[in-house]
Amino acid sequence: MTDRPERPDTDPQHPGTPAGPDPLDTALRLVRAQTAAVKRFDASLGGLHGVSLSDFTVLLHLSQAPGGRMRRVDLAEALGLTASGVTRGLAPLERIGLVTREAAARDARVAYAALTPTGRDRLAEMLHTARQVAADHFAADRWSAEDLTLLSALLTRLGGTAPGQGLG
Amino acid sequence: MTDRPERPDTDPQHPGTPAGPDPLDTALRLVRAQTAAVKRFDASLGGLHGVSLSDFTVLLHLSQAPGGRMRRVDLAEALGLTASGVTRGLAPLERIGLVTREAAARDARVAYAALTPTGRDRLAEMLHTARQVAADHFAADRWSAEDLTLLSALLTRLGGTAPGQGLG
DNA sequence: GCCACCTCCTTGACTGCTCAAGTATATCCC
DNA sequence: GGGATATACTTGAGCAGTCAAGGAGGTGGC
Repeated sequence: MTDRPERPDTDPQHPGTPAGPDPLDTALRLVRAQTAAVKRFDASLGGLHGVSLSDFTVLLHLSQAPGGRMRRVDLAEALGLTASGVTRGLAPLERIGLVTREAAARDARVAYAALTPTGRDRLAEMLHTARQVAADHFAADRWSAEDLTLLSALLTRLGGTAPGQGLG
Repeated sequence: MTDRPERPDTDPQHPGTPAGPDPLDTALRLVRAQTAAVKRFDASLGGLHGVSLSDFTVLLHLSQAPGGRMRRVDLAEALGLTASGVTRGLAPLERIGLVTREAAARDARVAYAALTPTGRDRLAEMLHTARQVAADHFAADRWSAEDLTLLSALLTRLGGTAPGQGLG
């Protein structure tokens, strides 16, 4: 970034004429867009199933892992959280019986987080809701399949790792 | 979402073959991408200037408003926060002298949040840092101007309102 | 076998937001 | 002018995450 080509129309010292694509502006829009999206998911998932979007994301990741379980440290990595964030986030899900704690046979340090049968059932219902919210958010009359594919690709490039693949 | 055209390859009831663009997957990528971006901004802005990205965004919005000041309720609207979020977020900025509270002449209920001269100076420095972070995040070797314009447009369509225009 | 070091996980203290409730002021209608 | 209602803002309680510190268990060198 030290010697990137200076385009005259995005000169920081020259307010009022943002003719080119401004990376900072784009980043701020990203923040805004996510906030709005999260609110919608939280509202629907919370209202219908009593969970937040991040609860849902936890369950989704577990469901995609082999055996429906993951080491907590790997879950943290997958979710983009810290280990302590996972500990705190998992606690209520364990309390309501969607997830259990399982010890590892070969290493007493690790505790798996495992989806319970109830958890799997509830997740299926949540997934239905979440798909509807997402479909609604990217309403077909405003978003073509091409737009969506494009956005997804751009976000993937931006975001580092994927939210899990397959999603089925 | 009730009668959108059903594309067979994204049928929610048909797991395992996500051949089309999946809105839910895209939404989750959005969340991931934002989290990563926010962390980067927070790290740089915090390290160099002692403020968070949301502090910076507050200052930026104020600087773009006529007279460098806004009613707190309008600031909340612009930031996508609640009124109480603004109250809490502004408090530390007032403490360190970047923002002051100003009473409104015609309506004793409203309190403006106004950028101080110091605030404006410090913001200019932060803006420099923020632009670098953004430019770095959208590194030129991976992001063409077209990609950036496209992403910005897609996010704008998604996010409802803009983060402020002009950005200078 | 033991000591140093590393990994996995939890906990306490904090931040930054939320909602619900409360206060103060303005406005409308009679 | 005076009550009902609406608006602007603050405050208390709570939730979701962070970091820093610490406990418990595994691993490698000698």
